[in-house]
Parts: sequence; structure tokens; C-alpha cells
Amino acid sequence: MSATPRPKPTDAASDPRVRILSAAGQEFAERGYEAATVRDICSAAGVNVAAVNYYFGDKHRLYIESVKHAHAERLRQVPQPEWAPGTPAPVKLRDFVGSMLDRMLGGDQPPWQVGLMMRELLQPTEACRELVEDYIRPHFGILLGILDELVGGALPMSELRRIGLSIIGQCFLYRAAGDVVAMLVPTDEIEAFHTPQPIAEHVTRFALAALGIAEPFAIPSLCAVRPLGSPR
Amino acid sequence: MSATPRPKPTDAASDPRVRILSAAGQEFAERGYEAATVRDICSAAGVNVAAVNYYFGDKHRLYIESVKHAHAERLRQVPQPEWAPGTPAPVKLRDFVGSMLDRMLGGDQPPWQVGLMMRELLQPTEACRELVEDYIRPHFGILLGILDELVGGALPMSELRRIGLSIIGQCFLYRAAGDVVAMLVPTDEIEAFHTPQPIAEHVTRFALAALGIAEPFAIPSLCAVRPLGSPR
DNA sequence: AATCGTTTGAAACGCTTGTTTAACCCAGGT
DNA sequence: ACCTGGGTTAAACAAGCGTTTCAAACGATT
Repeated sequence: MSATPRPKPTDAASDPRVRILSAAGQEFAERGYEAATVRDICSAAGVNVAAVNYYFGDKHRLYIESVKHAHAERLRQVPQPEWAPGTPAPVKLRDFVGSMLDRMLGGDQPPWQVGLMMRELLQPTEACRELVEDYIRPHFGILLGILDELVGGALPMSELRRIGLSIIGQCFLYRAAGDVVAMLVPTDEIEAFHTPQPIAEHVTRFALAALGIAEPFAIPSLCAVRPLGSPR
Repeated sequence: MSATPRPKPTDAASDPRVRILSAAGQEFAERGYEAATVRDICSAAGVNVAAVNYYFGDKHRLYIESVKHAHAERLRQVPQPEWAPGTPAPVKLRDFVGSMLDRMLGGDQPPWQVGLMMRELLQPTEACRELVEDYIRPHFGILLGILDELVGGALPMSELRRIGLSIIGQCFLYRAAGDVVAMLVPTDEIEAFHTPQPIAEHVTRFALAALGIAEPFAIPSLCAVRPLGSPR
């Protein structure tokens, strides 16, 4: 009844509301919902403990708001690339994969906004449906459009979806299980291994090769396609 | 100092120790470390609250033990497939992917053991390194071996690793972000979409096509490979 | 300057958490 | 029969949690 007394008093970052949202997002992202305490959040935001209840009602609604806030903020930070009308589809695919990896992996270290969204994907709560509808489904639609253009409409929608998920899954692994991936790579290679560009290049090439548009990784003898399961 | 009074008094499932481990694993898997309470765990295991401190010292050590227990149990449930000496590499790849997806997605619903391991992968704790060394690295090695055999040793190790991660990532997405994937697929297709076999078939075919061993998904004109970025 | 609604502050309230205590039960050895 | 010691129990413990309280401080309006 007394929540959200006024929408936005000042658009500056000194607004206690956005300070709490930002601090809450970081805390939730790295500690999880249960482990993050409102005391720590308020301490980081420089406000009193009562502020979170005053502005958001309770911890749960603060969490939902912080997820939406993080999502909107990250979308503004790394916008979706736009292409000129004549841009070839393979270039679009490479751009798409590259920007997705940039958004996921960030510059120096993974941005906390994505970490918060990851938690939602892996264990969905109420905020997840909104996240999918506003953020993920449109991006997925763009990817499907690129793929459809790439194969010239030769594949049914169900197969395009599978291929799209194959591309997303490859990128997703580096972000979601990045620490484990790093353990599987020799220590002197992990730095180059976790850089977005090489990953994007590999994923794009892998997908284009699977679609028959780029050269396959191994060329047994050029275009000598053998049936599955034939002995070598 | 009083922990682990005896290793295994009776190998039956009536041992309070394994009852606690099993209940703790399920609780940790679906609620997370912080949200899971020792009271709920002990209630599910049918023991007194003091039992967890008596047998494991504290909650944290119980968690680590339950992760190792779940790992060992799941490894016993779905062992790694073995192949006769002359088995063709593509068949091995398909078997490998299929068993990995079976292990991840399970029969009717995802097994809690894997859910617990997922949490470790996504936010590693002390138990993670052990998990990687004992469980993940050997499996990854097998996959790299299959891939190396598949391309006839034509690719360097670093590239084989990338391809291996591409395969694992595709499967990983369905398990880790399964709920979100389901939201992106029409409701009348999700049942077939989340079944392990079709996924395994797609992932295998995708990888073989990318390697140039199976037919590509789209055949623009048989073997007309165009350079990346050329307009259609 | 007085007033009123809004925002902030320190302290306290229940409640749940992980952990500990101390009594109790019950076989086995002497 | 009596101790003995590992196993189990209910009850209590201190600490930390989210949340509430209520009064003081603030800022614009009259």
C-alpha cells in the first residue's frame, strides 16, 4: 500500500532505489538468493536495513525486481547488432555468435548481470518467464531467421530449432561451466581458450561446416561422404 | 576427531550414514546448499538432528560427502559403454553421446545425483576438483580419443578439445537450461524434443557433418563449398 | 514559521538456523 | 549383576535471519 510512492524522483544514480537494485543484483548473483542477506545488500548500497522493505515490500520482490533490472541494464550495454540489407547470412551468423559471447563472457570478467540471469535459467522462478519472453525468445527468433536464410528455407522449423540450440549450447557451456572447462585445458592455453573471439570463430565455423556451407574440419577426401558406421 | 567412527558397519541400506547421505543429496540438489536445512534432511532420512553432527561433524562436510556419494552412485548406475576392438568411430561417437544424455537426462525425470553435480559445475566448491578429476576428465579423454580416431589424427589437440566441448555443450544445454529450452519449443513438440535419443541423433549427426564425415544438413549443391561471406 | 506526507535511523521482535548438551537405551565383556 | 561405551533422543543454545516498529529528520507547500 505504501510501496513505490513515486516512480522516479531523480534519474541520477543517487536514487536509493537503484542503488539497492544494483547492490542486490550483485549479491544475489554471486551468493544466490538464500545466502544473500538484506543486511549485506543494504550495507553495500549504503542504506538502512528498513529501506528494502520500504521500497520493495520484502526480499522476494526485491529479487524479482533486481533480475528485471539486471536484464534491462545488460540489454542496454550490449545491444543486438544490426545489419545492412545485403549482408550475407554467414556474416550475420558470425556477428550474432560473437555478440552473444561478448554479452555472456564480457570483457575482463563475466558481468554479474549475466550471472544473475544464469541462475534464473538453471533454476527458474517467477522472473524467468518474463526473462524468456522479453529477452531470450526474440534473440532465438533472430538466430532462427539467420539459419533459415542460410539454408535457403530448405529445412523445417523443428530442425532449425535443433540447430539453433546446438549453437547456443556451445556458447552456453563456456559461460555456465567456465571453471570446469578451464580445468580441462592446459594452463598455458586457457587464456586464449576463454577469449570470446576464438570461441565465436570456432562455433560459427562448426555450424557452417555442419550445414555444408563452409569446409568441414577434417577433409577425408574432398566430398567423399561415407554412410554412418562404415569401417575406415 | 570423532568423525567416521567406523567405515561400514553393515552394507545394508539401513545404515543411518548412507540414509543421511542420500537424503542430503536430494535436498541439496533441489534446494541448494543454503536453503537445504539439516532438520529437513534428518527428517527425510528418519534420524535425529544430532545424527548429522555425530556422523559428519558439520553441514559443510556432509555436503562434500554427499556430492562424492552421488557421483559414485550415478557412475555405478550408468557405466561407460565399452566397444569391441573393430567398432567404427562414428558408432562410438553416437554411443558416447547417447549414454551421456541418458546419464544427464535420465529416464522419466532428471536424477537428483546429476542435479547435485550440476550445481558443482556451475558454482564450484571444494568438491568440484575431485569431481572433475575422477569423473569428467576421464570421460572427456574418451571423447577426445574417439574424435582423434574419427579424423584420423589430422587435427591438433587444441582443435579436438574445441570440438569435444562443442559436443558436450549441445547436450549440456538440454540438461542445465531444460526448462527454458522447453519454453522455446511449441508445447506439442517438447515431449519428443527432450527425449535423449533424438537429441543424441541430432548432436552426433551435427558433429559428423561438421567434420565432413556425414552429409551436411543443407546441401546447397553437392560439395559446392563457397568462401565465408560470399553473397548468395 | 507551521504543517503534512515522505524518507531515514537505530533498535527490537519473532523465528529459524546449525550446533551442542545431557540424559537415556541397550548390547557385550568381565 | 554391574559396569562400559557407542548409538540415539529430546531439549536447549547462541547466532543470524527477514521483518517491524516508532520516532526523528527532511522538504515542499501553505
